[in-house]
Amino acid sequence: MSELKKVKPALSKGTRDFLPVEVAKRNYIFEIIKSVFRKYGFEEIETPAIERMETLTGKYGDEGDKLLFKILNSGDFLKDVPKEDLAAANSPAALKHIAEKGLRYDLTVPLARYVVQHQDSLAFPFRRFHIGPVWRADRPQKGRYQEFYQCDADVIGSESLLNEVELTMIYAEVFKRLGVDVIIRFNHRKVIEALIAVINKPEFAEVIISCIDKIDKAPWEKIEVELHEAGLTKAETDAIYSSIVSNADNLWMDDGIKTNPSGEVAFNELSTFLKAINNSIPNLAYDGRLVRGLNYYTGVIWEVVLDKNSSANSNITMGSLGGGGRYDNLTEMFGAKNMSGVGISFGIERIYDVMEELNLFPPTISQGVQVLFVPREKEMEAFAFQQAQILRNKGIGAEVFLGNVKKQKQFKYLEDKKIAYVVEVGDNEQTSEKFRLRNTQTRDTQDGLSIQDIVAIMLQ
RNA sequence: GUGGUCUUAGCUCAGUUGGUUAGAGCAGCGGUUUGUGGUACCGCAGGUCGUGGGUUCGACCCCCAUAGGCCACCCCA
Repeated sequence: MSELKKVKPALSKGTRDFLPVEVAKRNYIFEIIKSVFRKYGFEEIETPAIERMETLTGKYGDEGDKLLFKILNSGDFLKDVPKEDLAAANSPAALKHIAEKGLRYDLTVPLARYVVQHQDSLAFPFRRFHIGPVWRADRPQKGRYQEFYQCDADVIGSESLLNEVELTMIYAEVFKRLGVDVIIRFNHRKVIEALIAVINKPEFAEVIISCIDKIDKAPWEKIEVELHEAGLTKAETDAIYSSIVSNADNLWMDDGIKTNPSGEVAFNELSTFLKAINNSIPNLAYDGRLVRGLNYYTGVIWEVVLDKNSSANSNITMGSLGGGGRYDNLTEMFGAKNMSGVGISFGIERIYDVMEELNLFPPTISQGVQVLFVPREKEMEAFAFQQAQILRNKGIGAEVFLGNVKKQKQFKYLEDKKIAYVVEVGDNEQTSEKFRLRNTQTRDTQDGLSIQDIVAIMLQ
């Protein structure tokens, strides 16, 4: 042991440890989300952190492939690399020989693989939710990590728009229960398709979508420049501006778009969607500027943002707290027939930050026990332990402080762990079996209690 | 991937134009006091100043490289 080199304790870039109190708060969020998911019939699944590179590559574009974490093959990993690739230091060509596995980049591609692979044992329409870490070799920033959690719910194999309605209701209920005031923005991807068709520039679809996605963050003048540089004329950018930027709240009533075949589909679907919701969700708002950057969406799309009109949120800037949409081609990449899917995602890292900022976590969130017994001397530990055991047998969380008997240490422990009650055990207590119960917060004390009295008080 | 900025004890930070043994608070450890307490006081320990080079008689301080944090892009959650 003494020969082990001592190293500074440090985390790998872009990763975090969680303190007990942080885990408790994260679990609080997870539990609320899970309970709502379950109420709507979604079942939890798990998939491995590790997937075959074959499964992962080519699904996220060139940028995405670069951000995949690769796992070096075991053993002599250079053995199978062609000599010419090694000699030329051709990393991309050598990659498939040295890394057959990688860490999952999101939960959606694993879902597609999962659904195709387990078609025979799943009940369709398949409603699942999945909460777990994913990994991206991105450059870290505040709120952006190399390891972070995603929290998704999807319905696979049903085209009914009532799925969209239910998912919207899930969003509304979760954020209401968390106490975060949000606006659920929605749009339809075919509105954008119609717009692109109207200005007749299908080859620019990607850049147009990407630019509309930036409207919230950058001034229109800057976006216009980017569109011009991509090759669009002034007339075309003007058309985009008049339809989308200046008319975002009722774009879907725009005649040009509405009479286009794609626009007509969007209009009909959104009408059905809104009719089913029947004004039951007050914080739902149409926004024609919403497109979602990901290119696999084909139908209704959502994004959840803080409600700027809520006084609580006035001092906070935060990107979207969730997003989702319908996609038609999820399973195609794995050679299965197309199954339509629709899903939502909660940005739990951001939700955590917002709730921390707004002080929305309940004070009772601590996972600590209710009662701490502090032995006055080492000799009383065994007796204190017996008392704690009596509480535990009644289902009451109790702990005996088994460290240093110095009271500074004992009371510091009590405060650090935010334990509600303290009972000191000294000679008097041991002989009389009567205790003083002290409330840590109010410092109220009750004297002469038997252990059964304490049980009764705790169970009130 | 591009650019900017920062890094001194476990944590938060001082540290004079480059000059002898790099400091404080908190946290940790030990002690004194206190039978009803969470206090106060005393002491101890903890640092190759992110890492590796360079300039200099001499570097926490200047230069270069590199790692990590943060910020703005790209992209995204």
